[in-house]
Amino acid sequence: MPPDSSKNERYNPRAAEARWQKTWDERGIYATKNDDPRPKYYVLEMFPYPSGRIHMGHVRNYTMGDVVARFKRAMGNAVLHPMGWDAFGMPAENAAIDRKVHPKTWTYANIAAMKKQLQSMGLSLDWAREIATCDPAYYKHQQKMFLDFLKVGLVERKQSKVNWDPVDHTVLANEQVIDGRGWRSGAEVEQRELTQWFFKISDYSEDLLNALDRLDRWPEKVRLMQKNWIGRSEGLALRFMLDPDSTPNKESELEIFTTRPDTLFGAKFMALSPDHPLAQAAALKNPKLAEFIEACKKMGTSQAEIDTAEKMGFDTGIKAIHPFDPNWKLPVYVANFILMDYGTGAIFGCPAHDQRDLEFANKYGHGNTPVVCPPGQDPKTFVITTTPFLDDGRMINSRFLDGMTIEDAKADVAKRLEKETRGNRPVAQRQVNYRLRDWGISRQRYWGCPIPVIHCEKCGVVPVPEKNLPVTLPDDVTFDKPGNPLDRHPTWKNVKCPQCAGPARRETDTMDTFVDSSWYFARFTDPWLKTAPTDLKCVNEWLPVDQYIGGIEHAILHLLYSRFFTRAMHKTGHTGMDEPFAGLFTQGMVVHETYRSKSGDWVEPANVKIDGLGDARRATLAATGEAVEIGSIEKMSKSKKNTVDPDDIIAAYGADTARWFMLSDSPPERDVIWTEEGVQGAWRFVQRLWRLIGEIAAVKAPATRRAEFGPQALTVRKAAHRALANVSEDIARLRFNRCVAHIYECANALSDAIGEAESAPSPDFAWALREAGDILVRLFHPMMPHLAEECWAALGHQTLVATEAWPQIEPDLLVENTITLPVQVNGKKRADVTVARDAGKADIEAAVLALDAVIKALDGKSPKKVIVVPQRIVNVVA
RNA sequence: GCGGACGUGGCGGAAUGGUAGACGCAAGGGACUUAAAAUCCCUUGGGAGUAAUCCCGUCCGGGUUCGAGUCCCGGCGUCCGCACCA
Repeated sequence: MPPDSSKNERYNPRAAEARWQKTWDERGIYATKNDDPRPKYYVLEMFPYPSGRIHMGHVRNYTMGDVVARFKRAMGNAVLHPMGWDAFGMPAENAAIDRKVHPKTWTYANIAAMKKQLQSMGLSLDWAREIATCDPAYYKHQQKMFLDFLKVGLVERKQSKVNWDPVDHTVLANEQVIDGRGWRSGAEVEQRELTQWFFKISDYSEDLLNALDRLDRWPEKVRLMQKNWIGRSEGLALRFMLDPDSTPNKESELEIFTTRPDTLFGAKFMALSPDHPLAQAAALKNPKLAEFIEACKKMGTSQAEIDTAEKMGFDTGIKAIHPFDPNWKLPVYVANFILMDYGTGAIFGCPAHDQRDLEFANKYGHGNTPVVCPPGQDPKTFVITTTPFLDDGRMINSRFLDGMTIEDAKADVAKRLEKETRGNRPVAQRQVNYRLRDWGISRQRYWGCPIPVIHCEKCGVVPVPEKNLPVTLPDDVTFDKPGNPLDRHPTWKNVKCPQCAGPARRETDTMDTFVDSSWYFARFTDPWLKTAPTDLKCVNEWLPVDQYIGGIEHAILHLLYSRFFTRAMHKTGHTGMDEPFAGLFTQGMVVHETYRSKSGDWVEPANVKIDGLGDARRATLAATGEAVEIGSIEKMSKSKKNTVDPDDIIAAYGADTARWFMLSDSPPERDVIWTEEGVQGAWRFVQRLWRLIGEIAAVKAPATRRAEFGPQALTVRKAAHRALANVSEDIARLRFNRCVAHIYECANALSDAIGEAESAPSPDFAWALREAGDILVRLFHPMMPHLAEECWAALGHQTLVATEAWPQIEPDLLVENTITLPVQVNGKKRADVTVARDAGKADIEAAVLALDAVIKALDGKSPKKVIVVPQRIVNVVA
């Protein structure tokens, strides 16, 4: 039912919200000064991509951040709560292609529209610090930092394999390759080697991993995901001798990496990556091998293909010699499952103790020899067929290792081979490897930050001189042809070499947009500074972000890149710390039921009418009555049309109702199901609070605090202060659903108290009611700021509640003189006992044993012992 | 396959090892009203009983404990993340 705000007695959010937003804005109360002496608090929500409209996920995210910001402000902090735009990216270019609108025009129009929407939410943001990453005033500094990183060796240029779309002339991310074809063009994707720019994030693998332990205000889940992503493994780099007569160019050795040197005596074969130099060399002399390698390259990198791909190998004829036995020769294969960019791109295979090696050996008839025996198993009868043994045990079939534990065997092998040298180098070295790969930032696209380098035929790669920054994007570009518009621009890339003044070419690749979002939090601390990315004093005062809030989908890339970037900024003097985010909170998604018509089309919730309950729930098209199938509950998405537009909700119910509902019920880290009933409930509560405060405001209360309070007054005061204590704790711990429950409880208690009051309440009771009203309004202000201002004014205050301090708790009110404890007999609750708060155990025990219910439950038995847990419970054991 | 999280009424969910189901939603009954909306009051885990009260109950099976939704062991189920990483 659409709310009707026309009646006078009802709260009218449409009028009130606009009015208060204007007042806040005029008084500039959310602007943050960098010289504010109060303790700092930096709360930040992940900034949005300007897609054109905000969605409910934004509403949830920004509401949570706003609650924290308003609470911390009331607690006396200088709060930094800024907003900006992650404004570069592909959708703008797609819009340019599809709708013939310039990416810049499209992006800035979207920013304007979304800013208006965000402002209608009543967020306490410092808009003076607004930044957009597509603004040259922003990306100029990013280019400067790129050059600084280049200087200190954190940037490099190297070849890397990419998915190349031959029709669109672009590089595709793995998720843009669908069944081996480009997602837009449908053309078969090729693997290509391109020279690309990389940030050397792998320089920090160890540090990024170790520092995770200190991020104690991050979700365990995210830390674990990053840990796995970095993927540290300890092992041995080991050089196998090759039989030179079997190798294409008389190569004498092959280096492999293994985490299981203990299983060396179970080795059955060696395997190379198809990209391994030795494999490439062998292929030149063996057309069949070349064919096999070609086939491996066609294999996609997409998940589905990797999952279904069969392990395949090709015997090169090369023989490797076992490091502990010159007479033991192992066949060397090229295998499709060996990655060139991990370890050395070569392994030895021990089928008995590795799933993959076992499959491979079984397929190519190499059998297996178990070398680790499970505890309690007779080595003579221990056989492996299709399941490798991966757990701990004792070494067998391994000559001098027999009887050792895995750990000891690993150490022993390492020790022996480290001592042995060949060509002045040890045969083996202990080594740590990481899964984490360097961050490729080159993108062959227009709408991104230009990489500030120039390619000169004579001088090679030349950085753009700092005085020439920013390298700005040209506006006159076309999108009528595939490929990078910068590359085919008639003049932009033609420049003189800054070193030799000879003809040179500008780099036409732009940066990955993850670069833009890897330092925006630092820029917010002084977005006005023209001469440098950051003011060191400023950035060190504000960072790290005390509370960062955003979606779990950024658990790895964005958060890891930002951690790297902050370190790189530290190294180049742009920050004084390594970790950007001290506290992280990952919120759940906003989900909604899906609906499908008979013809299979998705139907928007706004067009669906629901009748019945439970299993009898039926949905029909509101317009025609046609039956609609109710589908699963899923993340709101345009493709499934199960979205609810925040604009519509705010227009109908106001921002406070939307904010309140987003915080109710579901714990913030879990998904929240958007329901019409839930919004209705929030709306009713907004109106109820307004009536309640109206009733309190109508009470004639004395201006000064009473010396004594009667029972009615005490009840009200206790309810208010208990709510205050609870809400304070739960906001600080981001348990917003519990805050909501406590505010309901407080409102219920005040309603009851007023209901019981006589027509003219006593002065002490009246004073207590006004006090409770003042507290209640300040408690719900972080969640519903507009309603809170309206109520605050109704209670006769001249100030803004948004600038009021958080109420003071009177701890005495939280302590009762008598206390009621549950009484159990043999663990079952049988009675309650009311005793003085400070009653001793003996007194409580005596009181309990005298209770009729206890005597009855004991049924003549004498109690063996009585457990008294102070302030908690009594248990009589018979 | 590996790693993680979770499993509580009709629903979303509360519950430092200490009264299971706070708070909200939905539902049923009632009041007000010519009527509706709005609002207010009552009931609402299951079972027995007129009632006081009692019994059962947090996915299943064990265990630890005076006491277990919570801790431990073994299952089942759901969700999420990662994955030819040597």
